[in-house]
Amino acid sequence: MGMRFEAVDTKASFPDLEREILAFWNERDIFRASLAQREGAPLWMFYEGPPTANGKPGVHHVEPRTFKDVYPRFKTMTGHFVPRKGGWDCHGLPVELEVEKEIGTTGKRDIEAFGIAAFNARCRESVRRYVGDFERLTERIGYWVDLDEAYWTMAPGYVESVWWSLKSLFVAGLLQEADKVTAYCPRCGTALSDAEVAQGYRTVEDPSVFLRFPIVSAPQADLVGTSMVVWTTTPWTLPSNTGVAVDPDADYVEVSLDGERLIVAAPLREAVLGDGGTDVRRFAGTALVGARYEPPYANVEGAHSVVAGGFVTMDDGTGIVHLAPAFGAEDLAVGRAQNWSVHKPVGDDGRFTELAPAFVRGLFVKDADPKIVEDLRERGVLLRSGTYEHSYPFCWRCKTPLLYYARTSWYVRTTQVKDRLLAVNDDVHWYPEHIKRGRYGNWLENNVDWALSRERYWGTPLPIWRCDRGHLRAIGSLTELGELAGRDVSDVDPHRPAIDEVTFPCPECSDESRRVPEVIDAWYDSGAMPFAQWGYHPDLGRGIDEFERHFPADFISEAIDQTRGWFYTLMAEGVLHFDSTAYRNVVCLGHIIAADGRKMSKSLGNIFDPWEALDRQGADALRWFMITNGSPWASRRIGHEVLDDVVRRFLLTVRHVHAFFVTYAEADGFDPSSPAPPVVERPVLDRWVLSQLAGTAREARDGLDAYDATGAGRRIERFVDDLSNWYVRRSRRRFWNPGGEAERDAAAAFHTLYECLVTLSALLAPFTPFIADTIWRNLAAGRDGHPESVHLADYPSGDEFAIDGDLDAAMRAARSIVGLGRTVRTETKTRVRQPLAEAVVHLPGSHEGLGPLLDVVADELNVRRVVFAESAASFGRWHAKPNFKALGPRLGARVQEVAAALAADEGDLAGALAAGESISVPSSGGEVSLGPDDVDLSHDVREGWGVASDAGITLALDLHLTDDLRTEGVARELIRAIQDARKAAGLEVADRIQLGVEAGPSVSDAFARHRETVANETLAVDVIHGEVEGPAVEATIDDELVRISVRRADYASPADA
RNA sequence: GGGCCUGUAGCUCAGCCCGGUUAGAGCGCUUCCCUGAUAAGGAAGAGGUCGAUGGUUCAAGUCCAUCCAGGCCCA
Repeated sequence: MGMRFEAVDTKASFPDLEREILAFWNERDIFRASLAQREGAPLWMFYEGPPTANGKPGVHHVEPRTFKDVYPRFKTMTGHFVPRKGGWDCHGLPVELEVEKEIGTTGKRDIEAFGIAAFNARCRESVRRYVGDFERLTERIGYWVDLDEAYWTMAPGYVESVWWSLKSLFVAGLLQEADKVTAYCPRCGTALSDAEVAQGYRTVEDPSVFLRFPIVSAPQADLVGTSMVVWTTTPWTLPSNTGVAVDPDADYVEVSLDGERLIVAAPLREAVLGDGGTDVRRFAGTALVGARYEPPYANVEGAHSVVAGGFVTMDDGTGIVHLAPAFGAEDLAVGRAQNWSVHKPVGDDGRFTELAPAFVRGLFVKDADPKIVEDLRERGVLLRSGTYEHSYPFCWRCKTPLLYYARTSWYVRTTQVKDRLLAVNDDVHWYPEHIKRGRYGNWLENNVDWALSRERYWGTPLPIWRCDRGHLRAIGSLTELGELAGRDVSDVDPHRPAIDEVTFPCPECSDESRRVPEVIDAWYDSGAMPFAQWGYHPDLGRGIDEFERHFPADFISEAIDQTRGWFYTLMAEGVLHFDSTAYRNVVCLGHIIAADGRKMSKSLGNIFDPWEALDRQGADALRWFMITNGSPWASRRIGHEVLDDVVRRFLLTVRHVHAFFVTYAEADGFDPSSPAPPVVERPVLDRWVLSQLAGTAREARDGLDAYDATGAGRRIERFVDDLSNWYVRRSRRRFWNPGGEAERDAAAAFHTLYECLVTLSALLAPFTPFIADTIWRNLAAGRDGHPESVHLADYPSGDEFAIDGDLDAAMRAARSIVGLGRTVRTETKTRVRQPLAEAVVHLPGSHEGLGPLLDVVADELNVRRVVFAESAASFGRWHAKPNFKALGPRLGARVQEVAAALAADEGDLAGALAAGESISVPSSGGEVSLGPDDVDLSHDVREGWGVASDAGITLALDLHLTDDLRTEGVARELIRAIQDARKAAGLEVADRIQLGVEAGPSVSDAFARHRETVANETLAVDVIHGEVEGPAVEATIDDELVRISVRRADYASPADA
């Protein structure tokens, strides 16, 4: 005998087993081995989207990391070389905020007091620490990615590569400085990119105020004395009001109300003023243009007039739009055109400055709103105030309301390459597909220039040096910088503040050039990973080969929020630098939300800690949940209950099959290298399960090839259920090999189940890599040339065994029949242990394929024989209903007439159909001929029989009990009771026993007549009437008290010798 | 205001692309059965206006239109 199988502990904790497998992977370096053995194979490139190491990883990191593992593992197993370089996003505001929390700073002034060098050192340290947390989680969930060779966006080589790219943008005129109104976070003290703004919209209530702007002069003199009604939700911008805009083509109306003359746009008259007052006259907006009004707060000389604006809408407000050029994009454009100077009474910290009215100075602008409203009320400027609910952007990290500020920032001119972005996106495969033209496509269509600079500290320094005269120079590397500076700076850390200290004489004018103060958007860093992860730098001759070989990626996967983030920056930089997409296939995932259906947040206290799940249910459970539960692109709720369910329903089922096999294989001494009976010669159940296995393998493979891991996983789940709850259940006793005649059958069963388990292990390997390897290592590793880990094996192709469609269909029918039989037994309260004489089956079409399965059906139903109904005689009255799918297309509306005719049938027509004959029924279009396939048949119950039917299949059970049947039923009850006694006595499955039975006449008679069966089933080598020395149990069978005693026999029966 | 996704049993979700008259699964609940894989398995039951309305069709959970609600995103 060869190697033994190790007993499966059905009580072992999955997390413990997973830790054992992890230790094995580590010790044998299986990940590297899996890569090494595919070296030279076709490359299938994966890019790791770097998580930002600004906090402990959460369960929302497990989701993408699961998918980022499944496909590369699968591709590796299908013969591809899949390098997996890890990566960490190190820079950016999130990291700074985390450090700010640690050291208790609340703004830029504090940070500068703390010292930029010390602050950035803290940032670096924080990143290192959290990367450690990520590494532990990554390993624990079995996400195979090369952590040793991971790229870090803060590494000098990475930064230099980014510099190279920025310099090339600058040289091409695609990186420019511009004055624009941008969303600005006053707390963080920096402008935000559109992508960042997009992440922070929240619905809020803001003040809604309607104001009087009295006209003091106008081209049409009779307008003097009227007041324009102006609306705003940002009272704090009113001290900066410099003008108003109207739509010159729209109608405006003068309303006389409570002695006032008010002007609003005609379409908004009712919304603003209700139906009070009277309309005095209407006129076009042009009439207002050029009028001057008395502003709520005086500021800029010569302004405060009405201009025409194409952006004025009649959607909300009054049609007369308040303009504050310091705080709005359109406002700024108008102000420039009008030559108004910008009045900005607000500092970078979001507080009013000396330029503001005295009563709000020093206040945060949003906090000043009530005071301003009150002031306007007192001065009679306020017409009406209330609140207005709308969505307003907040800083995505610190939740401070964003302010729109006119500021100078650096932009990447992505609008210049918008057409290329759209063209390139055309060739990208999105999963799910709707993202491509939907959310992502829309985003590209609405592309605006990328606000790149950040007035912060911890980031890639913007590599642009400027002299006092404003000459600009972009620097592509430390080498280049050193040449200009006239000293070696190759050891200088390319971060603030060290890099800021490197200056050089301006090549144009010799004035001192200093680096501009900004760092860049960290999203640019991660978008640069296709080249920067290799330190790509053509000027320095670095990383060129690595980059070119590995660009673009075949596969990336992240959650849906990355449409505006990494998916975009990756593609934008791909197009900007290489005129190419950076990826070919994207799997886009939904979000994981809390069990209560809400977003996880600390304040709600509904955070789901992945480690808790990893310690309770384990990584396989978590992974299987991520892959098979719900739609990956929809948001999904996670909680311990659903994970427990995964364990119970799926993982434990897999384990039980494994354990069952090992138990019996060990008992029998099964050796998988023993010659396997040819599949065609195996019993029908074996051929069926192998056909299922082949179909599952094929569908799993096709699913994974099509990036449908969910469909693939669910198919495997169905197979596991078939394997466990049909194949093993039906085959159970075949594994108890008594030798002799049964030898060959047992061999077929063992080989079949072995093949199923080994193949299943490989099928599961990408999904649940732990339990897959547990099974593989026990059953396959080291045998028959199999590698030591399933992750070094090939993915099953489905060609190993034949798919037999006819057999599959026949088994489906057989299982329906069994289900019907159970229904009948339940309904007629006939216990399954009671044998019955006959089951009669009727089903549409040919029943040829079912023939070989009748034994299975008979056994499962515990009937002596199963026969096909030759005629309706076996049943009661028949009913026929049209098979609409068949008849509908043929008959159209007349199908309803046929339905009526069949409903009126007394049983003759249906009976004829049940007998396989054709009939004809009248209809408005003439006689319609119907064959058995054109109808679904059902029937009435017949006296003494139990009948059930479903989907055209009908089953009748003969419930008449003969003495013979009854006795056998009693014997079965006795067997059952003895098995209970064995269990109660704590005996092993294979233990032989001495058996004592004391019973009344009925049971004794049954025992006598079925003595051999009872002894065989219960492994009794010695049977006596009376009692043996050992544990005894009592049972009631057939209304008689039975006393059963068992005792382990210390010798085997002669048959085993 | 616009885009996309989602809406099916108490809960979690299939089914919808490709229409067929009895809408499924798991969990939970009730009753029962079975049991040497047993932290399983099976049957029955309660529980569904398949978000709403209208349309197409002999036939709509499924196709079309409009609307409603939730989510994400954009403005």
